[in-house]
Amino acid sequence: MPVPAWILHVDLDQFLAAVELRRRPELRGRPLVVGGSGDPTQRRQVVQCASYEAREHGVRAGLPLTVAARRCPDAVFLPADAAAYEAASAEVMAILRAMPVQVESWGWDEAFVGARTTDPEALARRVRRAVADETGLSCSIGIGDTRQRAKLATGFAKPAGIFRLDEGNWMAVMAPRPTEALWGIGSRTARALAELGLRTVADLAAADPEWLAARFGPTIGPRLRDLALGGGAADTELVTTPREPKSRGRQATFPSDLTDPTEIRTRLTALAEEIADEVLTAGHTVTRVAVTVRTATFWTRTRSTTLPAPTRNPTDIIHAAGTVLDRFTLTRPVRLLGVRVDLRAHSAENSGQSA
DNA sequence: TCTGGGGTCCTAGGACCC
DNA sequence: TCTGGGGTCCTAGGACCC
Repeated sequence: MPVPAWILHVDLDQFLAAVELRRRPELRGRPLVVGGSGDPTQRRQVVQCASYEAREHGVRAGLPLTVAARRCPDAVFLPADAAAYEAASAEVMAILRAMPVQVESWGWDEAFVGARTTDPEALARRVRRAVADETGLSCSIGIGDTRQRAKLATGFAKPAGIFRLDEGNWMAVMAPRPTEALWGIGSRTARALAELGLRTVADLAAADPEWLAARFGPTIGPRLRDLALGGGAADTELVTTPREPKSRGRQATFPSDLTDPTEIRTRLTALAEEIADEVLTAGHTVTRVAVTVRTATFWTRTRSTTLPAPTRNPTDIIHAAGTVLDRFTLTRPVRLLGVRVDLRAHSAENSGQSA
């Protein structure tokens, strides 16, 4: 009998706050809020991560910093330090990759780990111990026979625990829960499903895939049901090679709205210059340029253009961004501007890699 | 108490060509 | 004069996630 394949979802607990506490141990036990510039008097900045102590005061990710300061006046506010989190993330990923497992990194603070073992809990304990011993960081681990199950298991493992969701207990645990509990179903889709009478995971799992396809499209419809069943057959494959970026962007919400057309253009050009510099330095070729505008009323639109030819010339990118901006009729104050570029795929590199 | 930034994937409609 | 299909590219927008 073959050794069964398992997927572990490794999720670092309060990652940003934990990294800050690691280098500032004197702050341990105090409510800690990480986000934006770290200045809670600044408008239009939000919490990126709150420690457990801060969460007890109702502070959570996405909350405006000004509100967080009101709810938790004793909190320590720190600016987000992307370079530090990236480095800490790389430490953790290196520890995982040194183990006899497959690793698919999923952002800074998450990874899927694949392995054949008869005792996935023992493997999870080893992973937790290795990460804690070598980095001082705590993680929660979900175990599953699909990515969907492993990912959702983590929710039951938190904080700092281990939980398993597999074919045996998936329905018992998930059936009565709302469809929004699934990874990949947000509030909009949950509402659309509810309007069709599908409220729980059990409802969705029992739905006819063709009926779903007719309402949600040929790809998304059947996939929704797969999610409710705990993930389809393709949901067991891990991607261990680094993903090629498909696009990169820069956006900025201004502390106060822009009304002067010259300043709007200047700011847009600056964003285009930054992103052009970043992607060209990284060796990418740009095929398409998109501009996003959000006005004071939160009206948000993106317009884009395919370049006449793929380019590595920053002037082409900056000029294209300006041309796309010209297609907007800007009559209201501008709250946010963004520039995003699509990158040409490096097709030759992937040949012969299928397994 | 107004609501960040960085991404991916999918759908739909129109243009255009055969 | 009125009518087919199929296929591809481009653009806009929706939805979701970390």
